[in-house]
Amino acid sequence: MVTIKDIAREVNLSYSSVSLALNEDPRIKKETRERVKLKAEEMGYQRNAQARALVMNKSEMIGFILPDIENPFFASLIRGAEALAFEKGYNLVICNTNWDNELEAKHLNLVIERKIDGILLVSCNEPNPTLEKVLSLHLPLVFVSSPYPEAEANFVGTDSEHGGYLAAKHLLDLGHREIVVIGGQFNSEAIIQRFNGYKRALKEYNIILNTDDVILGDFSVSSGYKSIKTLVNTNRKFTAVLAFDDLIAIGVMNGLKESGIIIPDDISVIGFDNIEAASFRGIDLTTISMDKSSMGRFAVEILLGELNCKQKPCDIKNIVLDQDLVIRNSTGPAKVL
Amino acid sequence: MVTIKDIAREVNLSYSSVSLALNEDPRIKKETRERVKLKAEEMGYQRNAQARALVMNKSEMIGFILPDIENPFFASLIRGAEALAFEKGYNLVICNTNWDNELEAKHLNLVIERKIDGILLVSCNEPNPTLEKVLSLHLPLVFVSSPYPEAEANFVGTDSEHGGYLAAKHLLDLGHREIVVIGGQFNSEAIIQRFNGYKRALKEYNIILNTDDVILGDFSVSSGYKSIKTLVNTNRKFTAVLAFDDLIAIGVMNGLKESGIIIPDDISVIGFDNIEAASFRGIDLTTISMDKSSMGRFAVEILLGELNCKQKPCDIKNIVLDQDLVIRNSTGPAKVL
DNA sequence: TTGTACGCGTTATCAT
DNA sequence: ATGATAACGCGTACAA
Repeated sequence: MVTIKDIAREVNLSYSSVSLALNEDPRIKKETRERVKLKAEEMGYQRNAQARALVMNKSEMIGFILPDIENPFFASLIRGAEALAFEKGYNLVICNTNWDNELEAKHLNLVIERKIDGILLVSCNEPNPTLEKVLSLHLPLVFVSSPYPEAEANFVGTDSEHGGYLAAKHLLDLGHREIVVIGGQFNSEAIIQRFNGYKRALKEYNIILNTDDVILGDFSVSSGYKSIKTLVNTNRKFTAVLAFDDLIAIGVMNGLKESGIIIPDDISVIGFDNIEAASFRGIDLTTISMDKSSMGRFAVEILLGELNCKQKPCDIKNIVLDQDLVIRNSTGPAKVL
Repeated sequence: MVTIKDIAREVNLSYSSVSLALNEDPRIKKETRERVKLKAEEMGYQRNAQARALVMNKSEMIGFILPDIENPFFASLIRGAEALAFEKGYNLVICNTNWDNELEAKHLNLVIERKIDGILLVSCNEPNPTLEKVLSLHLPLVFVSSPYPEAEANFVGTDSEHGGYLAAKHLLDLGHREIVVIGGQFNSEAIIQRFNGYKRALKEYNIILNTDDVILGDFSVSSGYKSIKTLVNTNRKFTAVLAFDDLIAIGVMNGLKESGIIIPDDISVIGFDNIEAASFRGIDLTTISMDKSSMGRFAVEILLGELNCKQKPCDIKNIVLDQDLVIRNSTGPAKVL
């Protein structure tokens, strides 16, 4: 691999001059700069970002730690984040936590060791000493989608409580009173808030969720399918399902359809996230929508802002994106039981 | 940030001894090693992977360059790759090329500058001097999903020609003779081979594809939708659609359903990839299936093998995964026109 | 323009 | 056997 010193030898300059020339420093006269750059090109020189990072103390890499890249919601976040990051000369290091707090901690440690410049984090929000350390050290960090409960920290996402409220309210407005909740686990603050939103809406109609009416699994189609299957096999009667996310909702619909239940005539289903599949004909899932790609972009924007801010500590940024109820064909008036 | 020298000061050792101790070098006696490690822990020392990478000449990072992370096919590849990579202590740097050859080249350059240890690449396979250089320099690289046409290079994927053949043969076996193809662009070798497979099967029935019967767009639902809409508005009669991938197929089905066409009674649709959505009730897409997560894992496995192989050049690895026709409800006997 | 210290850790060589 | 010294990897930045 050709280094800056090899070039220096070729052009009869000190290697520090070569470095300056390559960085377009005006202290090196223009024609020399051109000569150096030409020779560098000719020799196939490529900067060593590693060495550069060491001395500059910044790697121009961003870590994005999130539960599951296969979940389209997160894939969209990444897409938005990656696009802006690349535009700004940054690369994204992707880490799956699989909703596991320990893995989250391990990934945090690893990316810190790698001296990445900052972290985007969709956290499980469980007690996590590594995360505490990161926060206390004020490493550049942005919570994405799910806020950190107490700390003053950068955040971009939605008002999950309000989103949950919107979803439940929609079912209630359609006359549903027998509502069950099919969830993943409560392993993020966003989910907890979403659930609180459900409960607030239900409470307005004096409905208290029975624990039997909340079935938890994980955030996947297969989990939604399994959960609804067990529920259908009990004698619990219900007219609507609140699913924690769209994947679960789709699994629920798969299960209901398999059991010959008509959606929305017999049972209404509402999801959360508005992933692309929700809009497919044949799925037509009513859900809560938000701009996921922008969420990813904003996350990077906040992070870069923090990286470039001069006086520490920087202002804490908090971006709350809009969300809308998107009514499709999976919800309808409540059937009289 | 506490460095190795800070520890050295605390434990009254030279910093090189501390380094040796932390790396469990037997030249440092066991009790000293323990003492050092304890102190390091106590001081909250974290290795600086950056500095380490510089001197070791390996970063323990892998670049994964691919067209579109939002396409579930690629998301699954990443999932598999990331899991194994992390297991082995590596991190994955994700780069979207958006099917753009220039972006591919830029990303290649960038990850090389970053001194990542190796590259996983889903290439557009267009002429690309940067890629040529990477190959001629024998940087560790694995072509994933789409092989490099000529070069001897590592590859993991499927036999795309055969896959295409399977898909087309299925339609032909069902009696379809009026078949149209809805594609993305021919911007990867895998796609070209897939298309060749289509043509081989069709040829066996003496069917030659008219250029009007091949509509190209991109690999998205909306593109499939648009393509089929324009086709439906012509007076071209057909009984089956070969879609380049599942997303396109789903878009096609959306469009057909919107036009009141019954699938598969009026028109059959077959996709490619078997993404999760293909299995959703209400979609039920017949498609060609393969183990995407394993493809990602194998890619990393090959790459790590190359990184650890002693005598260069290493053997070239070539893993071809099975693929199966998964028959669901989007294909049926051909309607008599 | 140039020489040189520096960032941080690894390792070959040298000293005890 | 243990541990210290110093060169090294590559590029940046300040003093000369």
